[in-house]
Amino acid sequence: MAEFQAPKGVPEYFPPRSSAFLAVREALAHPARCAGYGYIELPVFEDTSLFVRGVGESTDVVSKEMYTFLDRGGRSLSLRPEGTAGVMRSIVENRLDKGALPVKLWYAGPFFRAERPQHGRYRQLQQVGLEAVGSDDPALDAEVIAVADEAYRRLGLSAYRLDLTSLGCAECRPAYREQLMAFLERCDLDAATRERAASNPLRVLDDKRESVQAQLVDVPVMVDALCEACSTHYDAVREFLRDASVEWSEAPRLVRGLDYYTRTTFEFTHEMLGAQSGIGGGGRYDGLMESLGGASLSGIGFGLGTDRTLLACEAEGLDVAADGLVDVFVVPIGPAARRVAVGVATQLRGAGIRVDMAYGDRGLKGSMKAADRSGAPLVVVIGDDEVQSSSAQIKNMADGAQETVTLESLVADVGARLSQKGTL
RNA sequence: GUGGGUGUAGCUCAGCUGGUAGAGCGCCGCGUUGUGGUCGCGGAUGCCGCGGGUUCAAGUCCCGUCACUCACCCCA
Repeated sequence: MAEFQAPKGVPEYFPPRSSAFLAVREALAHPARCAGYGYIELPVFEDTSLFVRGVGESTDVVSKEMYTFLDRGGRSLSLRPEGTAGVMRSIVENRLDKGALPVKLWYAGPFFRAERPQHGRYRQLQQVGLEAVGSDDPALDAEVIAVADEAYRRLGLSAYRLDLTSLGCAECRPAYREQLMAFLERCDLDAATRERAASNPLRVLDDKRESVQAQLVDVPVMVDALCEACSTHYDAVREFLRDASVEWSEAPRLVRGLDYYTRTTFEFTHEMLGAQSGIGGGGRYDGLMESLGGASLSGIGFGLGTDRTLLACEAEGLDVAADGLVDVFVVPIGPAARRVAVGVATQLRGAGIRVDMAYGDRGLKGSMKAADRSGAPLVVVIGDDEVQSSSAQIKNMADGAQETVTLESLVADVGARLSQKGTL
């Protein structure tokens, strides 16, 4: 065992898998940029109270999964467990809400939850997310969902599903909540579940245990208790989703772990990931900004799990990072050639071509082996003969064909061959 | 936080009822003079997770510990 180990539950990505990680993150962010979302870079820690107020004191995320510490001034800070609260804070603090609405922002980076690690559940997790604040147009709900769906589709994923429901609003949810609590009162539940039913009854709905689900067959659901406004809103969202050709399943018992959600709520799950199947989710949060001291603006957003999406791609056998690391591999034979090779590699790199070369004195055979492993489609070979004649050999690794070109035209010749292959 | 499983070469793993370690892949080299991928030959690499105990003897049994892993809980 190595003397030092990464903290428990923290995934690390290094070659070759890190290429796939980057590709996934890029694929998740791309649709957001295509839809007019601007990038926001946020602190990874905030005042603890921001999360307590924003995410909700009764949530597991805040009550037992935060990394909280005191700074030297005695302030309580926490590593961010999710992204929305921080985005809201920044919008209010920087007066973004005074500008054009809706404010549309995307972000990416690490989040932290002190949970027991599991396949796809990490203490440092990567997410790509977005928020759209300042409009309750149901078309915006549909846009956010369609953007997430496009992100997964773009990667080639197919074994996933979208669950959708509406959680109502401050008008209709309290009454439903009463109704639900009354129903749960009559159920036979263990102490822990009973406690949850009292503090956050909705969360009992997605309890996985058979013993609990069996009692919930006739449980009242929120979608049947929506007020006029919420019902109209939800109908419109679904219509727009049809217009956007997004497929979903009605999930009246869908519950999310964060308290701020209202109205439209959704979750993407992948069927090949085991217990940690959620690959992304989000929803509307109409009262959040106001509760954080901002204007009374509604908002909607999502968070997509980068780690889990990568796992999903791997489970489906998708080759996300089809591209190799380099385009050209330079092989010098002998010390004189090495000096030429260093210059050649630098020139090629200056032209934007990705180049690696053979280091150490491993001989031509070994160098060619290294060239092969690098995955470069082209190899530039330089020996004493080439040094004498100021030339180089360009070898095409796919068919073994080799041609002599002058050093002056090398960069252009390599460029031409690469663009012919479509690698540039 | 609760329960189950596993920890042996870089990787995947084999080591039966205790006798001081193996395979495949990978890696390095060779198969003559300047060319990779196939094939053949050769080679290097292990505090058998860590600590303790039983024993003449422990990778193999017992206890502890750490790590990883699966599930619950929760969520991305």
